Amino acid sequence: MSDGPRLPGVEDEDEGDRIVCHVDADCFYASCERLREPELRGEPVVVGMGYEEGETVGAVATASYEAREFGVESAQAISTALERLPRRAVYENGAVDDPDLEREQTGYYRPVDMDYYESVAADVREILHDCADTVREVSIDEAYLDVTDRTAWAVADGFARHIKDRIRREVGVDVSVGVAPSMAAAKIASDFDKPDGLTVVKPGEIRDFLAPLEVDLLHGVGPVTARELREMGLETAGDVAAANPEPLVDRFGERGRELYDRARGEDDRRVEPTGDPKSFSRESAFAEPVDAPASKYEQIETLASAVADRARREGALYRTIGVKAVTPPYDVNTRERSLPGPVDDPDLVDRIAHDLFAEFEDVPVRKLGVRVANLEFAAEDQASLESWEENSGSTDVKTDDATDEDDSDLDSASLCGTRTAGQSTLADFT
DNA sequence: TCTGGGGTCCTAGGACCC
DNA sequence: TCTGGGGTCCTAGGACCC
Repeated sequence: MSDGPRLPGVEDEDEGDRIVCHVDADCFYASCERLREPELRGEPVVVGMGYEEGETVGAVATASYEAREFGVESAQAISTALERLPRRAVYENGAVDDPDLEREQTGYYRPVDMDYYESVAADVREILHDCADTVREVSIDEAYLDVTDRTAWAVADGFARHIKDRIRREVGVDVSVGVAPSMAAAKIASDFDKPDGLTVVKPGEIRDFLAPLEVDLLHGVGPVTARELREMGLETAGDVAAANPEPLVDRFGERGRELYDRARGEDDRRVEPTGDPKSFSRESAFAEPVDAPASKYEQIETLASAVADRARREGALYRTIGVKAVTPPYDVNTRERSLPGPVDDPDLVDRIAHDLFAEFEDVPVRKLGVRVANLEFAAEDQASLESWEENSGSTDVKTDDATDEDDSDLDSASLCGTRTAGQSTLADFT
């Protein structure tokens, strides 16, 4: 919350209003597709995940605003989307059943291509880092910027305009920007007049800005919480702000307190740079529930090896391995096991995933997942530790934190050699 | 909403330790 | 042997976000 003790005389340095920008790309995947296929501009575009050219499986990852007009929504089944918005290609081949179908009632469907979107996002990121001292990337298409030292409230809208213009000019995608004294308010502001939006909420304007908004527009309020809030008679952020916080805290715990604060425009979180990831996972759904153990184990193996690969590529050690099994109708089951020390060991991921999955061997499963967590990014420490050890002969590392203390020998083993960390200490573990 | 994939954070109970 | 209180870690599930 607070930034700890401050030196006398510099209180003002950290106090007062921050100027926070939230930058959010508009239907980012669709914009990327238009970037490399300009004839898609102005046309309905649907990007599907788990979708392949000509197929009807998968779900909508992003729908352009033109496609949304036809009732195509994010997370919708592609089959549903196709009913509302048939493929343009089908129309042009003359392969339509409906003789009344107009060209304007059809759209373009493309499969997700993350590598390409990543490359576009990297270009956007570069501009963002150029425009702010601190950038927190929250997803491929969204970031918070602390621009307190780069602009002032009187000219904040011009500054935000400059960011938008640069991204459009240099990358070619549209973003919406919200500027406010807090992360929470900036986030809502960027959403306020999408697409291509620009909303500035100055200090002192937050309460009035938030008051009329429906509760589910608050970040962290989903369908479940929104329904419960309505049951408590709280429809808008203003209702929450004016409510007695006690029942909120009783009902929602810490989240209730946070909700109350946010609705009142109180949010003293600082924009912090994006940290290391906490977990990696891979999952995949079957077209229909599967009984055969062999097919399920085959899938587990594939996912386990993909996750282990990913961790290795990212230079991460993991201490926890888990599986997920979704059984009909839609019950999510998770099992996980923690190891005595961090490892990089694909065989172990496979073995433990196999083990944990055993109890679902004989039940139908519609979706499977494998996950590693409790990550440690030790690569740099290892290198420096090895060279440092050669010189000093000590195994004490100043980067060790408190949680490492009770298995220091395990820890130094893993720090000294990534590939062998698991074997010696975990050989008899499974 | 008949349901895709990759994440984060919180809660609650139990084990275990001092 | 009974009783206490505090702390941390682990696991499973849930809500939420993009």
